[in-house]
Amino acid sequence: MAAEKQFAYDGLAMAQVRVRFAPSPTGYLHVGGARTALFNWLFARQQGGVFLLRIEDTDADRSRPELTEAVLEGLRWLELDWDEGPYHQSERLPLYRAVADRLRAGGHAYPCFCKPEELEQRRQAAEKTGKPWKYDGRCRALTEADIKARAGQPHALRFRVPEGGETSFDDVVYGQVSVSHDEIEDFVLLRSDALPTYHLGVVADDLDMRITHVIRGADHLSNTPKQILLYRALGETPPVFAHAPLILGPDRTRLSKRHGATSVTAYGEEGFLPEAFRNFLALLGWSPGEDTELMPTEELVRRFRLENVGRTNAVFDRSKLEWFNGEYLRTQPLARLLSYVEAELRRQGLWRDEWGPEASGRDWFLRAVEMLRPRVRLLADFSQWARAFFSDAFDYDPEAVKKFLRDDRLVELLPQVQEALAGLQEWTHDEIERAVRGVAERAGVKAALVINAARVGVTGQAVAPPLFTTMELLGQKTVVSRLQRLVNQLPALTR
RNA sequence: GGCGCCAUGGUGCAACGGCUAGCACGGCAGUCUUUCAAGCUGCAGAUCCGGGUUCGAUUCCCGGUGGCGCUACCA
Repeated sequence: MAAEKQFAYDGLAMAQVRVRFAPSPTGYLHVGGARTALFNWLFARQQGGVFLLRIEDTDADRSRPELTEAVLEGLRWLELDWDEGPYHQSERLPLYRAVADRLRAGGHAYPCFCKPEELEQRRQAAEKTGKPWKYDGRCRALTEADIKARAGQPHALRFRVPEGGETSFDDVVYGQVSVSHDEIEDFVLLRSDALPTYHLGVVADDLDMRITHVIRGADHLSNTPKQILLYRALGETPPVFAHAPLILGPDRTRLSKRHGATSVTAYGEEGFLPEAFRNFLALLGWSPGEDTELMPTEELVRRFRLENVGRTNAVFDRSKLEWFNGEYLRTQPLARLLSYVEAELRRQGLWRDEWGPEASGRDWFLRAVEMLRPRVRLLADFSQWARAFFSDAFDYDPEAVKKFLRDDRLVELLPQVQEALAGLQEWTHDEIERAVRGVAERAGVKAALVINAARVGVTGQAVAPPLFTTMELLGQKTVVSRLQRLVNQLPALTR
């Protein structure tokens, strides 16, 4: 917090916090980006600050609008709303050129006429001799006359890194980080097509947008000194930096397609709740400092501290994410959960209007969801595992068949169960139980035998909510006809 | 290769230099039950290695090892 106070902007005693999420449009919002966005968002919301979005699309082939749209979609799914933007760097080119001019005027930048191919050659030559390559500064010493003479020739603009010494900064997460100037080459600011490179773009924009805190992935840690150098050369005060550790796949390498779902939107499609996802993501690299883990978003906002962000890379553990999701599925206010379930059923074409808010079957729908939710981990479970609750068109799970339908006695027993249930005058839990258990008793078999078999017949699954409650909910007609169906198919199923 | 950063059970996180290193996920076992992926109970499992500093290091320092990142006219 001390660090937060020492930077005042535009003469304000206490500047308003302004943070940004600045993805390059890759066509999707991946988990790492999502976590960065979340940290920025949490911090902004907590500080009453501004969270803005900036698209870093100075690279020509990244400026296709649909690539950006996919990133925005990910943010929307995560429900991370932004206050400004999205700004597009591709639309702010004059700013970068102006900043480049300032640098050039101050003697901090110089034109470089080396051709990329030549550089590549010199680099390879150097590497062959085992020497670490760094731009050799060939154009550094060009005089104004040299430059004038070559005017019109294609050239890049390079930053003049001070000779000797080092640059260090105080990262909120990583502490003091220093890099010797010997390690930093005269990097390119403007490419020969006059488009800015990343370093010039971020610094110019963060300055122009009055960003107070740069919260981003640790992959930018090593590059930060270059940016500090730029701030200094411009005579500007750098923002506060806070780098968050990287998120890795289960094999401890960078998260990629290999590791399954790479876009957060894909997690949405799989049936994860945004709030559960946020909770899980927040705990990847951050901890409230004690053992609490389940925290609704408001609490995350309240407790988030940049100084409690850790420094070690974290592995994305899907099974824990699933646990979080199950936890939220179970504890979510029912009304809210219903709309998620409705969306899921609609996606799968299982939705019926009679279950709608004011409709006649609403109460039934509510009971079904309430009954199902203790054993669900993904929204998709409602349409897959629990499909039989919402549709007559379901298959018998082969495992369930193997486990509960093998017994020969069922050929005799199931028709009896069906008959007993068909004859019931009152369709209540207790009456159903009496009827089913009665069949087992008269046959001298354990009740579990018929119960388990009937469960498969009625739900298609080995696992489902308690059978008699399930039957009561589904209704006599449905249950009886499903048992009839099972009786018919039994020989074929168990053959 | 050079530079930077990091290092607590399989995974995510805790532990003013001081109890038998805590919690959660996962695993295993038991229990409840009509099924369990729900509940409850229990068990196994970690301070990377080596030196220092200290009465005492998970914690501080140095070295090693390992991992990750950066090293582009990508971002």
